[in-house]
Amino acid sequence: MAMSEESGSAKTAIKMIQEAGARATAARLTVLRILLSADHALTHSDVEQAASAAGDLIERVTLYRVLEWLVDQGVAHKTLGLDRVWRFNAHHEAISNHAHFNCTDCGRVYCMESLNPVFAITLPPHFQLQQADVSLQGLCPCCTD
Amino acid sequence: MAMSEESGSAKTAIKMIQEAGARATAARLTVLRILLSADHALTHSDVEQAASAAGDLIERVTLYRVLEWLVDQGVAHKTLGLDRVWRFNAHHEAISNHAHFNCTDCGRVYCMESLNPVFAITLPPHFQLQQADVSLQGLCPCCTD
DNA sequence: AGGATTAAGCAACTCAGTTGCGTAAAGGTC
DNA sequence: GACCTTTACGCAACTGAGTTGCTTAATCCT
Ligand SMILES: [Mn+2]
Ligand SMILES: [Mn+2]
Ligand SMILES: [Zn+2]
Ligand SMILES: [Zn+2]
Repeated sequence: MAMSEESGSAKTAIKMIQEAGARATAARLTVLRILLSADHALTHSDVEQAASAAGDLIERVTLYRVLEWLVDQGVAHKTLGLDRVWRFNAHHEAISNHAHFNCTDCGRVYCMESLNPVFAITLPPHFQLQQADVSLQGLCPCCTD
Repeated sequence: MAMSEESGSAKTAIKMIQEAGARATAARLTVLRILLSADHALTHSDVEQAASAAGDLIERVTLYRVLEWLVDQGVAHKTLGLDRVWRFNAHHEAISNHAHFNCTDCGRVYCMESLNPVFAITLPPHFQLQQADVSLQGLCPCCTD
């Protein structure tokens, strides 16, 4: 049986969605594929542009809902950039705690998947810690001279 | 010479602004005093409410500009909450690197001044690190049962 | 006092993200 | 396959934080 023109990540995208026990709609597949093939976290409008560039235009609100849905399903996750814009990322592997790198020049956000800094913290009384995130700032490979 | 009805932080607020070599306007003093007397970081509207509660109402845009100005002067600093809203904080002491604690229940943000977690990070090639921030999530004293 | 500089006030705007609601597209049942 | 139920999409209108431009009012300086 011949493989369709969609190879690699395509199959994975469908699987990831079906494993969530939900409908693999065109919008969800398109968005997840875009996220999976990106090397950095994408904004709503990054995804919108990527989709329409590929001929799959997705309605604004649908896109917002799909992105949020992917996060709820645990298939993607989001981070807030310093420009107050959410950026989304999907991983082939299970998502573990990791740091995010914000480029101060181009604004791109990268997930540093293998980077899970550990540190000891002692909070003042009556604070209950649930989670700790590390956010890094600097220049990304695109913006290094 | 009798002390005016403004004690403690009032004097400090004036000093802090004058040391920046700028005009100590009513709006700046009011805002800085409010920030100095808060035990957590305040949003624009937190400050607006606090000011008008004290009878000093400040125009929306002026408030935005004053807050930004205080940050530029190094007198205050701001952090982005998970609700995409900036929160401002002023310190009597010089501002050093510190972690921020976000309450997942009430949304308040606290500066953990004495908490400066250190950790080792090795970035992928061509990433140039400039700064690292730690953001903590959990329940604050107000929200702990 | 008089002119230059800086801040405040106001209105209109931007932009990411939401909400409500009607319509279309699956899924499931017989 | 027709029929009904559930879920997703599409569109329009809305929200709310933060900005911009421009005019008026305070300060500062000589
Ligand atoms: Mn990530
Ligand atoms: Mn702080
Ligand atoms: Zn960059
Ligand atoms: Zn709280």
